[in-house]
Formats: sequence, C-alpha cells, structure tokens
Amino acid sequence: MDWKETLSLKGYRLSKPRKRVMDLLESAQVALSPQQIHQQLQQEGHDIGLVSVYRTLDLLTKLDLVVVIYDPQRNPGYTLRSDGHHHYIMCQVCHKALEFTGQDDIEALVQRVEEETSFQVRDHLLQLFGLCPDCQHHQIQTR
Amino acid sequence: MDWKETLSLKGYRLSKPRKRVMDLLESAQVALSPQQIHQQLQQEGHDIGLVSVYRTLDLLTKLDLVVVIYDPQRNPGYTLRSDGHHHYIMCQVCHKALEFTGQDDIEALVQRVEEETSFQVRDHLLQLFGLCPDCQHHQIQTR
DNA sequence: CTCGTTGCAAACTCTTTGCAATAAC
DNA sequence: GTTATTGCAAAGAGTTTGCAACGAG
Repeated sequence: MDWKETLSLKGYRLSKPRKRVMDLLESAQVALSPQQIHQQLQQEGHDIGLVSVYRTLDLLTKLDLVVVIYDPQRNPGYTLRSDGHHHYIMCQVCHKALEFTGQDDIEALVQRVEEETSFQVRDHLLQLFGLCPDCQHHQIQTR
Repeated sequence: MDWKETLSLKGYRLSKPRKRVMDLLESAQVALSPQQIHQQLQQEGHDIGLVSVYRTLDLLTKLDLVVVIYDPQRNPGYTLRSDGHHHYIMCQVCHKALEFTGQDDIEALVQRVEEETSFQVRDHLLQLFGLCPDCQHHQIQTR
C-alpha cells in the first residue's frame, strides 16, 4: 500500500509539508536527520518549517512508514521502511543506508537468548556499520 | 584487569567523582543515563557535578570500560562492559540490561551480509528488547 | 465550513565548553 | 609542586509545545 493511502485511511491529511518530506525520503539514498531534511527542502525552495518536519517524521514513524536508524557518529536518521525486513547496514563514511535480509539468523538467535536469559523478547535492534563499495575505493582513512 | 589499573596505566587520576560513578555502575542492575547517575549520587549525599558525570562517562567509554546502550523509549544508558561480548538485552519495563553471548551467530550473518551487499563491515549494533523474568510476572500491560 | 495541520516564538532538555579553584600524584 | 580534574555558569544543539492563522477535505 502506498503511503498516501495509509495516511488517508487513518484520517490524516495529505499536506504539502508531508508530501515534501516523503518525496525527499523516497529519493534519498541516505538516512536523513530532521535538520538535514529541513535544510535540503529549504535549498529546493520549499519553505517548510522545521517543526513540521519533526511532526511529520513522528507521525510517519508511528505509522511504520519510516524507521529510525541510530548512528553513533551523529544524530539518528530517518528512512523509508519497506515491507518485510528492517535491518540496515550504514556506511560510516557517506552514511548511505541499505537494508539487508536477516530474518532467519535473528530468529534463531532470539530463541536461543530467550532460553538462555529467560527474557521474553519483543523487539530487536540490529544494525551493521562499515564501508559501502564506493567508499571502500575512494578512501583509506576514517575511523 | 581492574578499571582502576586501566586508568592509572593510561595516566588518568583516580578522582572521587570517577570512583563514585564506577561504584554506582558496578552495583547497578540497570543501564543508567547521565542524569540518573547524577541524581542517584546526589541522593547518596555525594555532591558530584553533572558535568563530571558526563566527562567520566566519556572517558570510561573511550577506554572501553563502559558501553552505551540505546533505548528507543528514553535516553541512552551506560553500563559496565565486561570482556568478550557486548550485546545486551534490555527489559522494556524496568530497563534492566543483561549481556548475552552471540559471537558465532553474528559472525556468520556479517559474512553473509558482506557478500550480499559488498559492504565491508566494521562494527555492529545488536540489542534485544523485551521483558525480564521479574517483569513478566509482575506486569501484563506495557508496550 | 470544519477541523486537522502549519509555522512561529518560546520553552525545555540534554550536553558541551571556558576558566578559575581544587586535589591527585 | 605540578598538572590533571573538578564544578560552576554560560553557551549550544536538538526537540517539543502553545496558539493563532491556514488550508485540505
């Protein structure tokens, strides 16, 4: 289902700011922070308030249309959530984020940890960090 | 090696504030935020500045004596790092954090993802969230 | 026309920095 | 005695909130 439908179905309106944020996220190769989103939209000539960016991201995250990616080096970034998986590998140089599949591995691990710890697992956070193919070639430094 | 030795060896001093923070972390069952640490120390009658808590945590984290645990529900928490593993499962109710072992599973997954994505993996973040044994019994609600 | 949504300004929270006083070694 | 470390006050960054004006349905 399209994000616009999802919004409508839940009774939310399709405002310009929301459209702009989603368009940007859809075209972005990278997980973007609220500030980055705001800045980029400004540069494109769209005079949207930073506050609306925050509110839009909050809403979209609540609706599971967008996910947060933690980044120890900077602020958390937001990116579209596709169906199915939601694990990401992020480049430490250019901050590009890519989904990877990993359901089976995780499920096995979760089950093992549940037995080991007697915790009841309800959620998990798995992210990988490294160098994307491009940055492997362009850079030697960084860490 | 003891944390006091580590500090000394690297030329850092064993100040009271540092001692207090480490003592607290050592006795804590839970990953604590800087504010929580400060507050708790104040309650114990130790008049340590919040700034020192921050600086101590920064230092200890840099020395790998302490690790940060992300928590989507609140601010990041700090907890002692033991040798070997550093993956945590955290209770969503009481925020208790426990280490679990998981080296092999992760390594296999990392290798697979490297092949799949052509990324070069250098670090990872894996945390589980759920209910600890105690909170499973005491609570029905929460999410 | 109605009511969700926006944008501004101001408030808030968390964290960092500069600097003189302090205390570890 | 030296020099790292502390604690304060003040600055900074990111985020949230109240409210009148606006605009999507």
